[in-house]
Amino acid sequence: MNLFSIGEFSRMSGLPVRTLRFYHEKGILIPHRVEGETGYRSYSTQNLETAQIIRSLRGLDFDLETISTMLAGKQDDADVLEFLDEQKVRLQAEIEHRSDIVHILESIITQETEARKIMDHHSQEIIEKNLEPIMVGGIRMNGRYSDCGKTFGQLGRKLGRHIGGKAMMLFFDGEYREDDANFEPCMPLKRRIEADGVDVRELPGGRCISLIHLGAYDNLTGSYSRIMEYAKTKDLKLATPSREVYIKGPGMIFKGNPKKYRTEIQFLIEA
Amino acid sequence: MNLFSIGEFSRMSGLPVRTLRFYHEKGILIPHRVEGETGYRSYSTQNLETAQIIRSLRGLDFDLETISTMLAGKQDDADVLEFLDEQKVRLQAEIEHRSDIVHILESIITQETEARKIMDHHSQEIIEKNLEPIMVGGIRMNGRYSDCGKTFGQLGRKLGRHIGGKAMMLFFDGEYREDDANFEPCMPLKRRIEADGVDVRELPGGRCISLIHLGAYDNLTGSYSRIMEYAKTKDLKLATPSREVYIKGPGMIFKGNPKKYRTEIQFLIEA
DNA sequence: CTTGACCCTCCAGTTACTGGAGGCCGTAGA
DNA sequence: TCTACGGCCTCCAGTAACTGGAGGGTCAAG
Repeated sequence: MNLFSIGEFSRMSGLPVRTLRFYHEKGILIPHRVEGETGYRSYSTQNLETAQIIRSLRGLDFDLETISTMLAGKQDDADVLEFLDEQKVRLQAEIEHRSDIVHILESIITQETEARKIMDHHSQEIIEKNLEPIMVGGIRMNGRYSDCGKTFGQLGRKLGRHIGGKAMMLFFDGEYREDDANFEPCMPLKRRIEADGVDVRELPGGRCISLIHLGAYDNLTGSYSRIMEYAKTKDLKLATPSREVYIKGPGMIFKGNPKKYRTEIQFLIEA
Repeated sequence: MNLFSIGEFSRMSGLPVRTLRFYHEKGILIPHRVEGETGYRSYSTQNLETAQIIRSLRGLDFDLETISTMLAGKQDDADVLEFLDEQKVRLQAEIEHRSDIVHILESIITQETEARKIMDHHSQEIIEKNLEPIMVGGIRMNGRYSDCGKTFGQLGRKLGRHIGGKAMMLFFDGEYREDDANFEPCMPLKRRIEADGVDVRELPGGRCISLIHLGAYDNLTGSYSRIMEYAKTKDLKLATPSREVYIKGPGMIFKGNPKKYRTEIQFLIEA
């Protein structure tokens, strides 16, 4: 039987010398012989086989402890099927976790890049335009507007990757209410889906008047009165619910600067 | 301005006290004030905002160093788009790495579970049966049979997830050759694909004689002569190439026990 | 005898925490 | 007044799988 120095064995096995010493210390790959005097390690071809097994298993992302138990008394792939299966499940869970994050990242990225396009919009002109019908999922609620945050959070979690546009809010009150307003946070959807607790439906399209409000939400009322006035002079009848589209608002991570917020107010015109 | 003790702040922010102290030490979340005398930390609502940002970013799997730089001078999601994109790319790479491993694990698992079905097969009877045509990818080579290992490795890497069955070998020599045999390691494919350096084609089906050889490859010759003899007595003409199907051989991880190997030898019968 | 390659052990650092020991501070109850 | 208790503090150690360096011994060739 021929033996190899740690350097030779490193070249044969493809494992760094450091790692071989570490594996020795961990008891996972014990050299055939250790010189009592000098402490020099000698490796056998038997060791080489084990080293290759360890390498394959590390390549499959097994941790050393699991590899230890797999090496103990197992000599056939069929003997370790449960380990392989467990590992597969673990990796699949990790994949899912990561792809959830990737979805969130993608939605933030598209949200912000789209918002960026409109950021140089500085006019606060009222315009008339056509709205397309749009599929949304929403949760109707009563109370204070400021409570909408959690509801948007819920929507985000329940609708996840199906979300296909910017957050919106529907206002069912004809007038401004502070404490017991009736409104519905909602998110546009790519297509009709089922989600419990969420009302999924298509909002009608049609002729509407729209105004992009610049800045914080505190002074939205000013923009509303401008719309009302406009409607009055033009003798237009405004439909309920009205809509706010949050083109650029507090981000998913940072709150951002309220002066940079952009909110589109939309009122459908009754025929 | 009201300040909070570390315990209160922990409850508000959802971060463990331990972690808050750690973030302080790392300089990533510095308490509003630290009592010089007692060392007690006091947190502000400003701190709470930062804590929530850190939590979101940790939830997106950013490391603390990156979070530090993101916190420094950035106040809007739009300011960190490059970071988000980088993170997305990183996660997608990790996902790909893991799904590659999952594919390998799946192939080992199906390979071994299928082999297990045939493991109780102990007869070495010659049978006649029909073979279906089968799509394979192979790399033809000359030399020693023992060199096939690397070639199978290549096939595994190039065909990857398209592999749809057990490894096979085709033998183009009418007779046994030691040193300059002409043979082709190949893998069944789920469907026709392109892969450079690999010859992808359909092997013909038809009537064949088959024998499952038990044990190590050294004594395959015995099984071959039995087939030859059988063909002679039945007056059958055997076609080239002949095939070996490695039902159970050395595993992807462990070499396994050669006594348990199962190899099917197939000869198509010429019409 | 020196040079240089190769080998050894021991210690430290990586990430983002978690856990424990040992001790200070302030208050409430016996 | 003593003690128990909760909350806070610092310092040290451990996690996984290595990687890197310091400081020093071994071996063969020139």
